[in-house]
Amino acid sequence: MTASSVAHSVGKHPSAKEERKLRKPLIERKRRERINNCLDQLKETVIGAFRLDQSKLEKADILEMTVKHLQNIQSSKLNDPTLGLEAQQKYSTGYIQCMHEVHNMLLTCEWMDKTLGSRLLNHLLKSLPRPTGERSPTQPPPRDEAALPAGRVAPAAAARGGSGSGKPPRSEGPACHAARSQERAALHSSQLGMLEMWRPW
DNA sequence: AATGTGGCGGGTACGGTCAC
DNA sequence: GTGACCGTACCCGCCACATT
Repeated sequence: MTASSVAHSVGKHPSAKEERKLRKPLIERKRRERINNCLDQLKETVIGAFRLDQSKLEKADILEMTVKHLQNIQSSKLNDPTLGLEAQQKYSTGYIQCMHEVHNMLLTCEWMDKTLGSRLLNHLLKSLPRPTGERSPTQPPPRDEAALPAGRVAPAAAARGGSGSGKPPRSEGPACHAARSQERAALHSSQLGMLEMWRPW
C-alpha cells in the first residue's frame, strides 16, 4: 500500500500514525533528493578536477573520485607549506600598516583621550594575527580576560600559559619567526616615540 | 518514561544495458 | 528477442536521539 493509497482510504482527518505514514515517504524522498543534489555537485567537481567527460559516473564512482580529489588537495597543501605562510605574512603586514595609520590619526586628534587611544592600540596589538597555534603573551585569551588592564594577565590565562592545555609546547617553525619579526617591527615603531603607553610587552 | 521524529539499512520493483 | 546484470527509486521497519 502506497502513501497515496493510504490517503485515499483514510479520509479527511488522518490520525497521527497515518499522518506520519503519509509524511514519511515525502521526507524520505526529500532526503534522497538532498543526497542526489550533493552527489551531482560532487560529480561536477570531480569531472572538472579529473578532466573527465560527462560520461557515466555512478554514485560509488563519484564518492571514490571525491575522496581521491580531497587526498590530492591535502597532499599538495602538505608539499607546499609556504602557501599559507605567505598569505599570513601579507595579512600581518597589512594589519601592522593599519595600526600605524590608526596611531598617526590618534596623534593628530587632540580631543582624543590618550588613555583611550593607548587602550585601542593595545587591543589592536593583542589582536595582531600570528601563525596558527601560536599565542603571544599579549594576545587576549578567548573569554573576557581582554577587559583586564594592559600588562596584567588573568590568573586563568597565566595558568594556561603554554602547557595549560595539556599539550606539549609547540616547536617554533618559520611561521613563528615571521610573527616575531612583525612584532619587532611594531616594537620598533613604538620605540620611535609614538605613544608611550603603547607597550604591552 | 512515553512519545515523536529523522536517519539508516534491507528488501523489492522497475528500467536500462549488454552479451548471447 | 531475451535473460542476466546493474543502478536507482521507493517502501518499510528499526533504532537513536530529542522532546514533553
